[in-house]
Amino acid sequence: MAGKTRKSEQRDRLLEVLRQTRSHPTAKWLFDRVRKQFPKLSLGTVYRNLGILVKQGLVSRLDFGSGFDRFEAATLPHHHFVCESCGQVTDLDLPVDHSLTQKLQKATGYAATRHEIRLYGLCKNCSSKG
Amino acid sequence: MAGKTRKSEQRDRLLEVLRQTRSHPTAKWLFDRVRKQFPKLSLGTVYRNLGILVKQGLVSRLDFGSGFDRFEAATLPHHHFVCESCGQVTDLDLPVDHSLTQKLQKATGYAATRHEIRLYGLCKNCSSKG
DNA sequence: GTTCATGCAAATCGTTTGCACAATG
DNA sequence: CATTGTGCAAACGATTTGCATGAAC
Repeated sequence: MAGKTRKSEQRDRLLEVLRQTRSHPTAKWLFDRVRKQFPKLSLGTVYRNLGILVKQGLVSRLDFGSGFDRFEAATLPHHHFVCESCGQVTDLDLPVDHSLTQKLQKATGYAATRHEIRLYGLCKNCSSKG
Repeated sequence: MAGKTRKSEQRDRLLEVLRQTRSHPTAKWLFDRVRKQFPKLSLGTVYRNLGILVKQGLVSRLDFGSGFDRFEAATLPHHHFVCESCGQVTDLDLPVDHSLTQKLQKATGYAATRHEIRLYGLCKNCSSKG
């Protein structure tokens, strides 16, 4: 039942690609990217491996409602900027104030373990297009 | 092309129900609820009307990745607590510091118009279940 | 050899859309 | 009457899953 996890070239490559990008890619983007090395790769395999990596804590599944999941290699906690026009997500180069979680916890009464700040607006590309 | 919006009993009722609940319901939940008054109501109508209400600014579409959209009647900006076990979303009774948007904007260089803080943890119900 | 991972295709599920008819203005 | 809204069912798209085969251990 426990299910041991075995080595997989595809999963290794998936994690590697995810660690090399900062664009919070979708499963489809990763599929197209990794497929270059594994021409027979299937989307099912990508999803299955992403699930495993998430369960292992090596990858985070992000949800910014554009209809599909986004993924990022687990790193230090950080905040995000979300473009309301194109949906692009960017990491904010902004320190995370961990004590804020405690403060919010006390102020609200909820047993929180972490918090995330999301900034919404238009990215440079979209705002230049009017 | 512009398309005028006409009166619709279904849409009125949808908004009314949405204004009476604080649970950030899904389209299906609203469908089941409103269906009691309109037995022939269809999910398509619910989605279409939710889209109209969102476009009118009367309703917000929320995205907390549990696979489906959630909706809430537009109110003053506020923050959310998200249970990482059951996915329940609760409004935080916490003032929104609007100047923080400006500060974040300056600190990050992004043209932000608003921000949202999300607290993550376990709700009382889930934490009591271990 | 036993069990997990893969590729493929079919299935699932939330959401969207085409169409004929009813309701609005 | 001109156009929008509705119900119904089919279509859609992201994700999941069943199955036979291949890889890991």
